[in-house]
Amino acid sequence: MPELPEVETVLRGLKKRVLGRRISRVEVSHPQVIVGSPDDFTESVRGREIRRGTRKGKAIALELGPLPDHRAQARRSGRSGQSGGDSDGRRYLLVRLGMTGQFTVNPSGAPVEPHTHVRFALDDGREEIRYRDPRRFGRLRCCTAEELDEIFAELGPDAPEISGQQFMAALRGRRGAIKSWLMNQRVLAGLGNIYADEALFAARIHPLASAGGISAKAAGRLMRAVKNVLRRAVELQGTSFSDYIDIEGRPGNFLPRLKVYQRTDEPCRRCKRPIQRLVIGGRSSHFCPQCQRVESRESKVES
DNA sequence: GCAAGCCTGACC
DNA sequence: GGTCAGGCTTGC
Repeated sequence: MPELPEVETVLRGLKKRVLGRRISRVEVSHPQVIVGSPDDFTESVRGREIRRGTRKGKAIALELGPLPDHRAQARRSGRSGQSGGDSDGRRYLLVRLGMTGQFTVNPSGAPVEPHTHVRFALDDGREEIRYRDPRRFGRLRCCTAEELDEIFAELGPDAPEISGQQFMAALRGRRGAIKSWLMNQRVLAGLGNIYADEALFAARIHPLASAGGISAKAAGRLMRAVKNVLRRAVELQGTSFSDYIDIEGRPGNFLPRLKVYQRTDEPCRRCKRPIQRLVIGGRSSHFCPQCQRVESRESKVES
């Protein structure tokens, strides 16, 4: 399941392999994974050079340079206006991997795996980027700088970057479960089910604890736990639970480090009591009932 | 039947 | 506006 560490790993791989290369051909074999018209998508992306790669939360944006002169004359009046947004002809290839989305770079002749929905030929066409997604929850779209800004503005701060103040302010007044809060991308971008469960275990907070009700102390622990678990998972190139692989087709190495996720009935690594499973906000949550308690007497974030 | 991210819509 | 349920999707 691609969450921030997996997405970061894919992005790093893409930066290594495709920056500076031109997308010479686009083939969409399953239009459902494209936001908007697949023909528009193909036309907008084809012929552009991949210039930069960025990320916010679980969303990847590849910056595409302007179309070559023969396809569209981008306005060139020197470099006066610096970031003219749309006017300089830049576009962004925005990617959300959803649940089972995979990006790989392959020789064009390599056998095409089932559920490969989009192929981007690079340069002379000897290699291509493939987007594969058995469950088709992922989405690709081509957008302008302005559209990308709007989409990124909907997301909360990228989890590794959030400040203590932002974290506290975002918790204030929230009545729902802390587990759901951690997974709310508008509040904090990057966590999914795996790392939300792991961070709560590390911070010793019960997943059902009310977000706005946790103490300042617990909130501090939680923020540190979130950043820690993400940093370690990035170092190990993510977690491969079912489908996740990186750009070279390699799985992540964080799986053996999981403390609670999908370990229902297995002994807690801290106290040996069995890990429990609970459905919160329609998602399964794994926690240790001994190590993770709803707080009793620490002071609240705000009252 | 369960897993999941993300979007939509219902409800307060 | 927050909060939650439902739907999408397919392999195990």
